[in-house]
Amino acid sequence: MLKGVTVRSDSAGGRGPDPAAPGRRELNKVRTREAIVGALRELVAEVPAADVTVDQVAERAGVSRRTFFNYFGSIPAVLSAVFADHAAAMIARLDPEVIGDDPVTALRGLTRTHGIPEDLLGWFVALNRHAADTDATVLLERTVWADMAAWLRERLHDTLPEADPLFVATLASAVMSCFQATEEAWLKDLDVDRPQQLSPADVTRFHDHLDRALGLLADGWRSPSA
Amino acid sequence: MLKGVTVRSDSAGGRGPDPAAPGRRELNKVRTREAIVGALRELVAEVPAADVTVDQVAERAGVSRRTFFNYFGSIPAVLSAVFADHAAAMIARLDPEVIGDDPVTALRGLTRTHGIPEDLLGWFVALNRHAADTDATVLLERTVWADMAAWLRERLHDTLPEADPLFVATLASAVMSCFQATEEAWLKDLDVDRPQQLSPADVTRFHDHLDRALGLLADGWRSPSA
DNA sequence: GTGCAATTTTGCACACCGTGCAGGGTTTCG
DNA sequence: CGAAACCCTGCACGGTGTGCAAAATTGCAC
Repeated sequence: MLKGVTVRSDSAGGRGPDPAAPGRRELNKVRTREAIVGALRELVAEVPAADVTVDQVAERAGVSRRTFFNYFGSIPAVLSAVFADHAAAMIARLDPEVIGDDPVTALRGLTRTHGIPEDLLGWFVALNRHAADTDATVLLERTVWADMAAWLRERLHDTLPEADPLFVATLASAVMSCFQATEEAWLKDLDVDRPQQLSPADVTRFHDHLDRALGLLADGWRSPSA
Repeated sequence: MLKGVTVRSDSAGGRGPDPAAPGRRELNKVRTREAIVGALRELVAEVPAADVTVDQVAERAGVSRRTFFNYFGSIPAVLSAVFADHAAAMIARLDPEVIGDDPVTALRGLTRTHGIPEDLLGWFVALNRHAADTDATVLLERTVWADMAAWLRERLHDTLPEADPLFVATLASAVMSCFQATEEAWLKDLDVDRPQQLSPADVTRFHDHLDRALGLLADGWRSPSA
C-alpha cells in the first residue's frame, strides 16, 4: 500500500507552534478527498461520464472501494460536492442587503463581477467530451443540477430568513435551470472544434449566455420569444 | 426520459390497417401496466416509499421481476409515468393562443379552472405517509420532479416552437418547483392528522397553495418576502 | 520510546439494481 | 392449422450502496 515517506514529528525550524494546526489526520482526509475528485476528473476525460464506475475511481485514487463510499455516497455526489464548493465561494461574496432587495439581479451581478471559476467550465467540457452515451450522461447531470438547486435553496433560506419559502424554492430552481440551459447552449457552440484548453473567448461566451439567461428571469415571464 | 412501454409497438404483420381493434395483446399490456402501478400504490401506503423494492412490486403485480423492467426502467420511472399521465391530460386542455401570450398565467388558470386530479393528491399523501425515512424519500421525489420538469420542457417546446429554449427550460423548471413547494406546504398542514381519505377542503387547500406559488412567478421576482 | 485509545481504512458479505440473452408460451394472421 | 411475431420468464452478470468487524494509522500521555 505504498507506505512511503516515514515522517517523524517534524517541528521543522523554530516557527510558531501553530495552535490550530490541522494535524496529519485532517490533512490525510483532505488529501484522499482530492485524490478521489482528481481521479474522477481524469476518468471523465477518458471515457463517457456515465460509464465511469466507482471501482475505477477508487483504484485510480489509490483507495479501496469502501473508502470511496466513506467519502461520497455516489459518483453524482462527487460532482455535486465539487460544484457546491465553487458555488459556495461565489455565494460568499454576496451582499446580503443587495440580495434581499432584488435577488435575481444580485445573482446576475455576481457572475458578471466575479466570473465563473474556470475549473467548473472544465468539468462541463469533460463531462460532455464523450457524447456517445447521451441518455445516461444527461440523466447524470440532471441529478447534479437538482442537487445544486436544493443546495442553493438552503443557502438562500439562510441568507433570506424572512423570505417566503415558496419564493425561495422557485427562485433556486429557476436560477439553476438558467445554469443548466447555459451549459447546454455553451457546449453546443463549443461542439464544432472541442479544444483541450478553454480560450478566454470561451469563458466570455459562457458569461454572455448566463447573463442572458438570468436576464430572462429578471425581466419577467411575459416575453417567451427571443 | 420516461422510457415508456418499449415492449415493441404493434406493426401488425398483416397489411390491413385494422383501425380500432385493441387486440388481446394490447389489452394485456395495459392490464399488466396497471397492475404494476397499482401494486406500487399499495406498497407505498404500507412501507416507506424508498424501501419498496422492485421484487415486491413485481410479486404483488403478479409478474416476474424481469417483466417489471420491460415496462419501467425503475420505480421512480413508474411514478414519473403516472404523474406525466395526469399532467398530459391537463396540458391537453391548454389554449395555444393563451399560453403563447402569457405562459405562466395560462398554466395558472389551468389549475384553477380544471383542478388537480385527486388521484395525484392521493399519491402525494401515500408517498409521504411514512416520514421515517425522510432522506431517501425526498431524493426519490426529487428525481420525479426533475423528470417532470424535463417532460414539461418538451411539451412547452412543442407548444411554443418559437420560444427561446432558455426561456422554456427556465419556465418548465420554475413551474415544477412551484408544484414541488406546493406539495411540501400542503403535506405539512396535512401532517397533524393524516386522514385516509382526502376531504374537499384538502383539495381546495392544495389549489390555494398552488395558485399562490404560480402567482409568485407571474408577479415577478422582486418581492422575496411574504 | 512505548502503550493505549480514537479514528480511519479495508475486506467481506449481503441485498438490490438494471440489462443481455435464450428458451418457452401465447397471440395473430394468412 | 401452422408459421411468424410477440411477450413473459428465468438466468447470469456486473455494478451499487451499506453494515460489520478486523487491521492499520494517528493522537496523546506517560
